[in-house]
Amino acid sequence: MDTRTALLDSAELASRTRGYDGFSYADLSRDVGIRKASIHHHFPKKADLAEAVLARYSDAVLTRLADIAKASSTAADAFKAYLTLYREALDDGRMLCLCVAFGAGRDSLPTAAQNQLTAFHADSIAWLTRQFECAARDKSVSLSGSPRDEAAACLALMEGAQLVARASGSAAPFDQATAAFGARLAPTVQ
Amino acid sequence: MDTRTALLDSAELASRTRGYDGFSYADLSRDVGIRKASIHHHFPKKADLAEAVLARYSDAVLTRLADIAKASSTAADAFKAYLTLYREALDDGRMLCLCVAFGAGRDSLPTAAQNQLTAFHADSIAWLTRQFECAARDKSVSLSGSPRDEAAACLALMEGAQLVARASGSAAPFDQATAAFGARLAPTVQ
DNA sequence: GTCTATAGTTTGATAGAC
DNA sequence: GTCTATCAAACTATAGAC
Repeated sequence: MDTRTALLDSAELASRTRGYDGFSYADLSRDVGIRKASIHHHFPKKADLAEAVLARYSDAVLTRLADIAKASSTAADAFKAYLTLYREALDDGRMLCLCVAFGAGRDSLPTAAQNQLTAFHADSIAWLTRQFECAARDKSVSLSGSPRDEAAACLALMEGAQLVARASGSAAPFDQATAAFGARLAPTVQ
Repeated sequence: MDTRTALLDSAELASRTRGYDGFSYADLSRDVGIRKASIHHHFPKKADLAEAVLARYSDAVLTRLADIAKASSTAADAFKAYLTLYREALDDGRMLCLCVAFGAGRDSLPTAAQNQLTAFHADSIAWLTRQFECAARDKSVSLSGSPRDEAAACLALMEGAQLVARASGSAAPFDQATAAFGARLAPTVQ
């Protein structure tokens, strides 16, 4: 694997368990197997690394969401895939998704990363809003508020469910927290 | 104000904006107005400080929850007070509650603090479960799942709503995310 | 209880050889 | 692109005077 990618992987994993301030170039060095100084060739400052990790994450997730929207015949199907995305990122309570991890220590992030994080959240909510608008049309999910409010609630539920699960060190609380939402997505029994 | 309390206040505020790894004894020193070395008289190790901050927070919140339960005539009233608690801790998108902030960087917390955090979440879910059980009896809120699942969902929603709000730097997304839950608490129009 | 002084380590970062 | 060597600054923590 190319070194730059290995460094991004290591930094992302570390961020998702210990936060941005919780890992150092020394950690990456041990993990990837090159010297600290060599890391600066790929990412001159730690702020560059934060930007790159977040950019890669944001692109990957947003691309995935676009694919999900395209592949889903109903809004309910899209939400099911969305739920799975967050459920799997949790890794049985060992990890958080990057947006939760970076969101918590927000004020210690470099400014560029703070803006990327804000943009990612806005894009996520926009995608969810479109799905809830679609749900209002295809009736695959019943709305209990405006598509915009539902979108904010859905994102909050996913991020919060990860935190609650992690506090217990297992995936069970994530499943409990999202059970009601999951039930809304099940095909209605006539 | 006594120095120990001032230190705890400073450490809690710093944790809620930058995380446990995001502040140092030098920050507290500037903030409180005593020298770094003097802080060690009150909290010999930073781990002691983490424990103390989390213990004070946990006691305060749990006491408040007990008071809320006692003062509320219906489950809906208790949930309204609970919602306000999280909404106010947000400080218009500038801060998170301590359990969210510490939950994110969990793996870099001292072991004792990790256990305190797990216990606090368990206590919170237990309290919420009791309220939803109460709601099933007094019919002030309609249940869409077991009290236990509802409790996990409610806690996740509060914590997630704080994260989503903070990413945008305003309280608005918190209100959007919790609007549907708030609507469930409103007295039913006959 | 607070101070000065300082130890020992780790941090992010740079210069220059290969 | 990776290395050795090194830096200045920041970190947690301790000793001992007042």
